[in-house]
Amino acid sequence: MKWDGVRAIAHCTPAGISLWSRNLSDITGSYPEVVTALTEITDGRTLLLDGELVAPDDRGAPSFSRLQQRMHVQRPTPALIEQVRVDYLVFDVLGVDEEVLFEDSYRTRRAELADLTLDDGVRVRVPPMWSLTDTSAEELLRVATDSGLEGIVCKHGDSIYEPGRRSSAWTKVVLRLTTEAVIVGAVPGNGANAATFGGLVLAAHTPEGRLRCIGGVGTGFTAASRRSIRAALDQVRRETTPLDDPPPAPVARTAWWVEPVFVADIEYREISGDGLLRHPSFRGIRTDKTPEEIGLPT
DNA sequence: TTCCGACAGTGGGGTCGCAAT
DNA sequence: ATTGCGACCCCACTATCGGAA
Repeated sequence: MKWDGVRAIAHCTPAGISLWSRNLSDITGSYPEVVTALTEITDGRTLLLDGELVAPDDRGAPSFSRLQQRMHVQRPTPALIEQVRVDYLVFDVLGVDEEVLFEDSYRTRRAELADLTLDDGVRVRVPPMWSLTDTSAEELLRVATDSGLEGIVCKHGDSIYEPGRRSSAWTKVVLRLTTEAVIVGAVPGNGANAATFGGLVLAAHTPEGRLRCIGGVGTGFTAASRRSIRAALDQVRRETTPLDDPPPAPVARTAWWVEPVFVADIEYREISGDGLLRHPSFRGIRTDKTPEEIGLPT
């Protein structure tokens, strides 16, 4: 299963535990309860672990927005630790004592991980893996959907661990949603996009019929599609925003506006707490829908 | 000759810390 | 005290280039 959190390498030694982010910054200080739990469960063993730090919501599904409240806090208060619980999900072991396991197969490393019995049932857990020979990918994706997870990661059982490399031996399948959105404006672009636009400002109608900003999209375009969209938008420019509710401040500062006549097909991961699209990408312009019938994504 | 992987460049939401206002 | 902005986190995606197939 793919968990929506922060990747973390745990270096466990008799002298102490340290946690490291993807780009090798020391994030130990941000997660004292995880360090405490790892200290107890590793019991002085020297280990190098790979896993994901996650902040489960009330349903137990990892919530990245919750985790963000902890990510940048160097020394969290007990109240914050109580309020935003963080767990460490271990999915790989890269070293035991003096032995480096990079060259061992994933199958071997998982067997080693199971032998270490690191799961304390609370802070540190070793989530189960499934074999695609026993369970179909469709079944696993359904489990991921039902559990509120990001998707699945398929790892080749014979693959070695390749530090710093996005090897094809690990393939993620991310669950994504689609929606339609009304184009209400654009923000200026930089560099190669200076002549067209940076991103499109998107909106949808609330149940009350108010046109509200649901975020922006700045990827998914080709150079040619940027040019043709810019040309189309130039035909329907207007001085004032067509939005009924004020957009986020950075958008309001920089955007230029158009009549709400174009509908975009958008793919995204989820809706953020502020009602904005997270990880949006542009799929195309829809001509079979009118702006009036575009409601908020559910 | 074609294809693939890595990298650079552009864009999104969100949080915190710090400097400017 | 408030605001703006960069640094990190999570990313999606296109364009390009060199080497592998």
